[in-house]
Order: sequence, then C-alpha cells, then structure tokens
Amino acid sequence: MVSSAPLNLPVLAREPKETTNQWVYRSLRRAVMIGLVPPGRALTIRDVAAALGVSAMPVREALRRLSTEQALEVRDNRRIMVPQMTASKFRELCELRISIECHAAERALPYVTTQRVDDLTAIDRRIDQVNAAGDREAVTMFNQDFHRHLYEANPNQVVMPLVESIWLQLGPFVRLALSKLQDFYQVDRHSEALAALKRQDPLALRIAIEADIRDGITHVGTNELLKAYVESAGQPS
Amino acid sequence: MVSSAPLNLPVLAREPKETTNQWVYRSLRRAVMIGLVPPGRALTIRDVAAALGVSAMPVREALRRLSTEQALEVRDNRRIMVPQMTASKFRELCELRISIECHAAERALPYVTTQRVDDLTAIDRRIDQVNAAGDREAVTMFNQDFHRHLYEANPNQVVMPLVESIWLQLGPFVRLALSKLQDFYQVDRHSEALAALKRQDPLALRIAIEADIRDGITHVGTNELLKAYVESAGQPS
DNA sequence: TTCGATAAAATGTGATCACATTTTTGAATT
DNA sequence: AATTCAAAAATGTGATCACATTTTATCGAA
Repeated sequence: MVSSAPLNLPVLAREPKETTNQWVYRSLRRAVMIGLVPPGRALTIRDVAAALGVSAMPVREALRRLSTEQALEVRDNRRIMVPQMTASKFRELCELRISIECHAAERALPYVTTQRVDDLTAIDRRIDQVNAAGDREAVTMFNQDFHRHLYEANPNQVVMPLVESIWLQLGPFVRLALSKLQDFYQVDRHSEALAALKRQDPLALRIAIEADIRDGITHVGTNELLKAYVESAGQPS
Repeated sequence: MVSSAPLNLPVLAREPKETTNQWVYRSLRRAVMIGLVPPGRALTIRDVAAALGVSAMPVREALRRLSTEQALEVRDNRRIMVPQMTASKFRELCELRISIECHAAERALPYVTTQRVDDLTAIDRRIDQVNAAGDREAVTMFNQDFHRHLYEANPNQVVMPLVESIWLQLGPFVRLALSKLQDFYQVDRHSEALAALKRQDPLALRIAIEADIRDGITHVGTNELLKAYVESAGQPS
C-alpha cells in the first residue's frame, strides 16, 4: 500500500524571538490538534524537516516533546505516530478532563477578580460570534482560551500543563467529530460558569464546568463520534 | 560565588536494548527525583554529558523531556534548572495529586482482580520491610509502585503520565523533607485501600488514597517541611 | 499466485562542528 | 573599594555526517 501523501503541514508564522525549535513545535502541535496528521501514519523526521524547510535537529526535539505530552506515540519500532483512539480510551480521557478541570476551576475560584470575569465574558462573546459564523476551529481555540484564562487565575499554576496534554490527546478526535455535528452550543454553560464565579460559588462552578465539557464532547453520544472518527482514520503500521 | 560542585550524577546500570537517550533520561530523572540536583543550579548540557560520558545529543533530548514533564524549568536565558519550590505551589501540587489519584483509583476499581489485590498486598509487605530497615528511598519507590500498580489496573491508561509528572515535581522536595521525619508511616492506609478494593467500595477507596497521600506528605505540617527544604536549596541564578 | 529470503532504501540514533547568544572575567575609571 | 565596560569563555542552537536498525523492494521457489 502506498501510504504517504506528501505531508502538507500548515506553516505557522514565525514569531520574532522564537527559536526554530519552538516554531517547529508550534507548527506540529497545531497540525496534530487540528487532526491533520492521520492516526497510524508514521511521522518521519526527514519528512517533517523537509516539509518545514529545516534540519532534522529541531524536528527531533519537537517530536519527542509531543510524545512526552502524549500527543504522539513512540512505537517499539521507534516509529512516531498519532495514537489510535478507541471508544473506551476516549471515555477515559473525557472523565479525566472533567475531573481535572473541575479541580482547576475550584482552585482558581478564590483568585477570580471582577476584572477577570469581565475578560472571560469578552472571550465568551467572541465564542458566540465565531460560532454564529460557523467557524468551528475558532470556536475550539476560543473555548480553550476561556478555560485557560479561568484556571490561570490561580497564581500557583501546576495544572495547566496537564490540561493542555489532555486537550492535545482529545484534539484531533474532537475536531474530526465536530464537523459532523449540527449545533455545537445548545445551552450556554459559560454563562452559568460566569454566574458562579461572580457569586464565588464552588459547587455551581463545578457543575457548570462539567456540563460545559460534556456538552462540548459527549452529548450526541460517543459512538457516533467514534464511528465518524474511525472511518476517516488510517491503518496502524 | 563559585557555585559548581562537579555534578556527581549516580550512573544507573544500562539495560540491554536501551538507547543512550533512554539511559540518560533515566539517570537524570532519578537524580532529580532523589533531590541530587539542587534547585537553582543550572544544568548545562556539556556538564551532564561529561558526567555521563556521552555526547551532547542524548542529554539535550533528556533535558527537554524532563522540562516538558515539569521536572525541570527552562528559563528565558535558556538555562535549565530544577524549579524553585514555594509553600503555596507545594500545597497546590498536593491537592492536585490527591484529586487525580483519587480519580485514577476510582476508575481502576472495577478492573481490580483478586490477583491484583494479591500483588498489591505483596508490594505493601515490601514497603513494611524497607520501612523497618529505615531505607527511605526504597519506601518512596515501592510506594510509587503500589500506586502505579493500582491505577494501571485500568486497561485504558491515560492518567499515569500525568501522575508521574506530579510525582516528579514533588519528588525532590519530599525526599529532602523526609530525611527530617521520624516515623514515616503511622497508620497503614494501604491496608484500608486494599480492604476497599476487596469490597469494591469506591468511596472508601477514595478516602484511603487521600489519607495515604496526606499522611505521606502533609501530616507533619507543610511549613516545617518547606523550611527544611529552602534551607538546603541553592540560590536562583 | 503466494510465500520467503535477500538486497536496497529509508529511518532513527549518536557524534561533531560552526555560530549566535549569554555569562563570566578582568582591567580601567570614578 | 565600587562600578562600568569590553574581551574572553561558556553555553544553547542548528546543521551535517556516519552508522546501526528497520522497512521496503526484488527476486526466486513452492
């Protein structure tokens, strides 16, 4: 079987003080998160290096970093690929995400100022805008911004790296699955979260965050999502 | 100030099929976990490479991996070091650890067989042995084995990498602090956990795991531990 | 055709080097 | 003595190469 399409990676704009390393990492991360790299397709160092026009060195480190973050998987063959998703693994990731993010929200709550609530409200409005415009990718990104900006109210940050790892693992699958959905947001759980923040109500906040996550991912039923995903996925090596 | 002692790293035995990369990673990880690398001390690639007798390449990747796992910190200067611990960050890490591990235990519970309970019991006995012998390092390692073996009952593993990251961040500090303690285990929380596993009792399991973690870290009071830690720590660059 | 063995190509790994940035050193000035 | 600033040393980054392992292609036998 001829597997390889020439690996068309979206080349992100390179920021001013950024090292090649960081730039390659951002580009690869974005590609994985968007679902551009099919699971089971081997990511070779030389291919990625050629696609981005750099040497092997920064690519090696970016691939290893993403592997450490569980976004990629290093097989015994030393081949690196996007891990295959299964229904039960997906469920496990969702429950873990809910557990960690509810914890993060609760630990952030005491530090949330009215200024931050305003910022969050602004982000929420932007989500509504891009959602109305049908821009699913922007919805995903701004939604992540909303959650990140909430959790980072806590000045002693230890949870965000773990959350980002889970987002990365769910990312490619959710993206692919979301394209099959009709209406993304039914109830605005963010409003409920914002209300809970204003009242400094931990329990209500947890409930809103959990509902928000479930709505965003699981409310149409895991099976359909997974089916759409598996159908579009490649075979393992 | 002359900062650098010659960086004496414990060289682990190299396993049969292991790449230099993995070996360097294991060695460095162990050194960090044990608290051999003082916070604030810069870890230079060439120093580590010289200490381990390898080239810069595997060291670079090992350092980056540990940075991704939050065990090391990459400063703006591009210098890499063990992050400084603070009282509030420590508290945050403990609460996060409890939250995640309770979740992990609960999700593992349905998959725990009598065979696994037997294995866990055996590990627990070994903990008692090395604890009686006063071998604190072995207690730490076997204690981690106990928790890992419990959570890995769940065949859809997504939580262990995150747990390992937290252990890594707490590791150097706990090690240092433990040396100040008299009796490590007062109540055997593992017995309570094992009983809960046999009864398939989720709530009792959560309570036992939380109590175990708190006993192991926080019961003597965070402030004393931190004081002992900070006193032994180096200055930031 | 199908299967298996061998050769050829591709790939990951580790080492070395050049260069830009950062840190340290050391002397000159106040 | 303290400070400043330029030279020197140290360090991280990125590129290139050789080599061992793995994958793929090729050819011959059942």
